[in-house]
Amino acid sequence: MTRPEPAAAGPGALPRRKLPRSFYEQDTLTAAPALLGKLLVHRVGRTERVGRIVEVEAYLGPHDLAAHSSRGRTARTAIMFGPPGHAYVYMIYGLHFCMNVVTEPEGHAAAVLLRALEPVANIEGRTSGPALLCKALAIDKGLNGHDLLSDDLYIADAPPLPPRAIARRPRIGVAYAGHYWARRLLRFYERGNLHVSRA
DNA sequence: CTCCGGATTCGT
DNA sequence: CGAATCCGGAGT
Repeated sequence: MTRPEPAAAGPGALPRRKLPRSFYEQDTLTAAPALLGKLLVHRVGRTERVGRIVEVEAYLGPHDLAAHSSRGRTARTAIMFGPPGHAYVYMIYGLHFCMNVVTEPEGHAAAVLLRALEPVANIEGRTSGPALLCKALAIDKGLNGHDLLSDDLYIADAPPLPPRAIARRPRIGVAYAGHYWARRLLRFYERGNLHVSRA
């Protein structure tokens, strides 16, 4: 047949194709659910760790009181104000890292937090939870600001999930942002997926 | 400079 | 439910 078939890949596997810059430049409310099902790839040397994104949260911009950018442009949040398609990685509670992808045109400080992955290749340990995900894929602050159109850290395309397969819930751990922003349905996950951090 | 608390996780 | 453990952001 004409379609290339990766030898070690399972049935239905598709060739890996990086998401283009235009994907990240989209409206965050569009990009966040569209990231579900896509493949996060981190390559270190010959080891390529891959996970399928199954849970995300949208952080809309400085007006979103749960977003780090709501405190304004600082050394830490500068990446969020920068061009789309870059990784925003920060340390949390002094011991963990969380990874976001920067969305929307430069100057609009929005991002999507990656909360859970389904293991695909070379994954050790759990991937359900934003910090566990980073640990399993060896993602730390050294990757803050990294271009997601690079060859060692990127997201590969995959067919979008049908709308009915996507659940919308309030974000986790943002009660400090007040009722409005804490209650908004900005967490998206694949319904029924066992790797989601919290149903 | 000091102080407070966090987009978490794990063990009790 | 509290500890772990560091740093960003705010206030003095």
